[in-house]
Amino acid sequence: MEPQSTFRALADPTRRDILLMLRRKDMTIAEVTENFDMTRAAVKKHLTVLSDGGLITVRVQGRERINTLNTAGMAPVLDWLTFFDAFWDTHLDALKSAIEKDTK
Amino acid sequence: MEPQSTFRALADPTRRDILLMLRRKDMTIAEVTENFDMTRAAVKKHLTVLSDGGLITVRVQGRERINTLNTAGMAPVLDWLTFFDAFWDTHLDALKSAIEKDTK
DNA sequence: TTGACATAATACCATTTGGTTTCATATATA
DNA sequence: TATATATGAAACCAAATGGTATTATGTCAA
Repeated sequence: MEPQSTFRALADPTRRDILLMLRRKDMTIAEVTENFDMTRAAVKKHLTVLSDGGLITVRVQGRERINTLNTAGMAPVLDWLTFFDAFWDTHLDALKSAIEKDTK
Repeated sequence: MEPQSTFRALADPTRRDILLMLRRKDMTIAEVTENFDMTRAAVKKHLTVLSDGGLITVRVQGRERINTLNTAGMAPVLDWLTFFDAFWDTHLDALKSAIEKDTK
């Protein structure tokens, strides 16, 4: 996963809100849409960008698409921060380990 | 500083490259421009976005504008990550302390 | 003072982005 | 089977974005 798609996915406030919602539970497109004042089509586009950025995964269940948060998708951003300043290395390494453990 | 301007500033690859360059030394607009295949005006726009995002500061020195990396500008992003998953709290708190210490 | 230099400011342009509407398709369910 | 539900897909639109070129302004230096 190249970092650009992840940075881009995080740059929109609606998409960050979606990620926060998905922390609590997996949601269909319709469920996510209930929380916003926009059409299902618009929400679907945001979910596609989040998926491209590796921040969510989608599984098909009958006629529904269930969107799940992918915590590990944050890794590219953290990798960049690590490269950005070597001083943070030890701290960020600990953080990345925590994420990996969390998603197992 | 609201997080949106910082997330937005980080979303462009050219701007992230500029931040990496500024790690090594402060630079004028002309100096930054030397490293890219685009006009000074375009680079200036990127620097404005970075400044709006709190990621750089600019000081005037004669006819030059010297751009300096502001490490502490990453804080809003880290704050959001903290809020995103409470599980990371201890790790992120350590990281944020490190940044604050680094910028004193 | 007169250029040369570093930047500011503005107008302009093509592409991307975030949104809509409309129509098609697949799956539950009465 | 017939109908309602959940989503996919495509065309379209206005605004934002990343870039250019041009012109103006302030500062250094011969």
